[in-house]
Amino acid sequence: MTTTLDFEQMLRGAALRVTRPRVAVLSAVHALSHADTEAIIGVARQDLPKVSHQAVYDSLNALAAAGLVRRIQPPGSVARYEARVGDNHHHVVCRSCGRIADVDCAVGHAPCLTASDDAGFTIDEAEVIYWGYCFDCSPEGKT
Amino acid sequence: MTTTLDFEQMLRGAALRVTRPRVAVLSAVHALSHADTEAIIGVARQDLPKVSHQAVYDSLNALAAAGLVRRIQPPGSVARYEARVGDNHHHVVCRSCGRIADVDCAVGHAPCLTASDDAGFTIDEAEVIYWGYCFDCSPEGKT
DNA sequence: TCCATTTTTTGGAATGAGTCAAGAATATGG
DNA sequence: CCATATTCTTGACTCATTCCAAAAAATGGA
Ligand SMILES: [Mn+2]
Ligand SMILES: [Mn+2]
Ligand SMILES: [Zn+2]
Ligand SMILES: [Zn+2]
Repeated sequence: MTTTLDFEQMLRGAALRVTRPRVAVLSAVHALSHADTEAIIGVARQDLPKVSHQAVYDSLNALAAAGLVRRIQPPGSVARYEARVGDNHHHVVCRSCGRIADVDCAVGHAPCLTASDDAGFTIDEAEVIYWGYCFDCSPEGKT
Repeated sequence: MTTTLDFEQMLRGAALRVTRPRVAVLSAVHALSHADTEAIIGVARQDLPKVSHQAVYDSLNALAAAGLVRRIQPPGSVARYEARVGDNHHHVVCRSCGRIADVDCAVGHAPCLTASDDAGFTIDEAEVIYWGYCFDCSPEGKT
């Protein structure tokens, strides 16, 4: 398990000031999986009851910009954050309940796909979202 | 070019009632490319000056649900709509100016990618968004 | 063509994720 | 411990989108 000291070191390693909101937010993102801001606020407030929602938004932006957390924004969902960074993995989203699961990337680094015609763009990332139904929501799962 | 009658037939073919807002919105989506709702309202009001924004939202939802238009929601952008449907094509988005261009799908039908591990989901679509910089925003383009 | 029924549109209010801004608090390096 | 820059708090605010109830329009049949 990761300790407060580890999170402080991660922040210093990213040249970010170590503040209690940032430690609490980074810890919350590590404790959760693909959580939205509201859930992160809730968990962060277990450690730091009075932290403002604005401080959480600011922290998440700083952490995401520094690459300590990853922000994903599946269409139709609010922003979500995860601690698994740097492996260019993808996601599968349930059309019914919104559940999100990780899908490993066969390549492991970006961009993992090449566009047939790049329309003059310089492409540095290929983001893949798989859509479907989770086990509970699929016809078979719904016994 | 596509005429009003064609749009009416498209609506009937999709079992949708033919209303002036829907015809105007469908026509506007055909006239534009990856347009957001505001732009569509503007063009629809050239034909139908008093159409409410709510009618446009409702029409877009009905058209998208019927498969007559496609809704794309790149992270960080409002919803956008296009008339090119059914070919499972993808998009490249400029990180700097938000410009969107089409990228043909080599497969042409969904799902065009297979997940290494589907986490128990029944996957029916793989949505790909290529991220990068358009010619104007790329270092080379910015002479 | 007129009616009855159902669906859609209107006009306005509400929602909610996220941002802005000014002053108070805090982290950091010396 | 101080000076300074950064961050946090508080509260207002934005803006895309949705909700709602009453009015209007589309449709299929008489
Ligand atoms: Mn993930
Ligand atoms: Mn397109
Ligand atoms: Zn599900
Ligand atoms: Zn650009």
